[in-house]
Amino acid sequence: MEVFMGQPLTDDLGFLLSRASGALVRATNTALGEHGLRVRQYSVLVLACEREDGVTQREVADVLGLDPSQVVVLVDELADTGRVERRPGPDRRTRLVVATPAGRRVCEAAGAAARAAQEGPLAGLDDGDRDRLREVLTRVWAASG
Amino acid sequence: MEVFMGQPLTDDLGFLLSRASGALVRATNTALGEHGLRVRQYSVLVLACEREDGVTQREVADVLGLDPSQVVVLVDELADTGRVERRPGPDRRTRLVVATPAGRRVCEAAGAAARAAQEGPLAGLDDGDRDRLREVLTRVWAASG
DNA sequence: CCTCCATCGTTGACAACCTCCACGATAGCG
DNA sequence: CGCTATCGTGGAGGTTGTCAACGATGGAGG
Repeated sequence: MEVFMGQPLTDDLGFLLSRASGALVRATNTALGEHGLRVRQYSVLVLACEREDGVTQREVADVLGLDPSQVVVLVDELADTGRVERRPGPDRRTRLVVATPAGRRVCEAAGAAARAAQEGPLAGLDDGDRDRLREVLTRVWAASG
Repeated sequence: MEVFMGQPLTDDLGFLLSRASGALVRATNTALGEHGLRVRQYSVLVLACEREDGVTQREVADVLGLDPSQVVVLVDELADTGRVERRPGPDRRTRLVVATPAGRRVCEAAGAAARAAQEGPLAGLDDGDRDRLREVLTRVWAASG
């Protein structure tokens, strides 16, 4: 009598996380497409916009959880379209990624589109749900460094 | 005076979701590697184990949020290693994916390894947190169909 | 019965993404 | 000075996501 004893897939937080994440990314990606961006590029751009004096690519990699070599390509693409520029940093090994005025405008517009697109999947969550979710996900990230 | 007005990246649920999801998937993947599986394959295998009489590939695609063409490859790999077999279904268009006894054993072992690996990232969450998280993520998925 | 349309699995192509390794340039320490 | 670490960069190889097409089958309606 061999019945299934394991944890059902829909109880697996890893699975639920990646499925929900996938849904959000898909929605966001189609919204960002109209602004010539994908989620990855958008994330880098936002990071560059947040810090008036630029971010090092290492920081970007750490915050986003990406391999540094990926960041190179993302910054290249953003720089090629004039949304960001690389400037020398105090440490001559690092190069600071700084958003251009055009980049900031794109970031605002794309951000609005992205937030609107996410309202579909997130429709069922009230402000309390969202705050709790943010807090929990931040803890998960902190515990996986 | 152009300061940054947008939503900080760390408040974006889509971003937090995909970052946390990435961390979980990475941890799970390295744990599953010792059992010759990746998360995708493991998910399909669990699904096949959950249903005694098999799953159609369409169901797999729907539950996992994948393109049907991806499911073909995943089932191929699981079948090649004898963990699953394809059986004809009542509807002659569909083919039922059924776990073999060997597949069930692997599923149990791999599942234990996966759950253990996830305890790293999820360490900070108590049972209440996890239940709420499951519930919220399920709602997100439901709202994005 | 036959036609038209939907569904399921499958294949192939292509873009995006992740992971790892190696390199040159620079920094910092002893 | 020499040793080691860090930052950005490039490249290889494998995995995943997306899309379009196809054959086979099923189902509804004339």
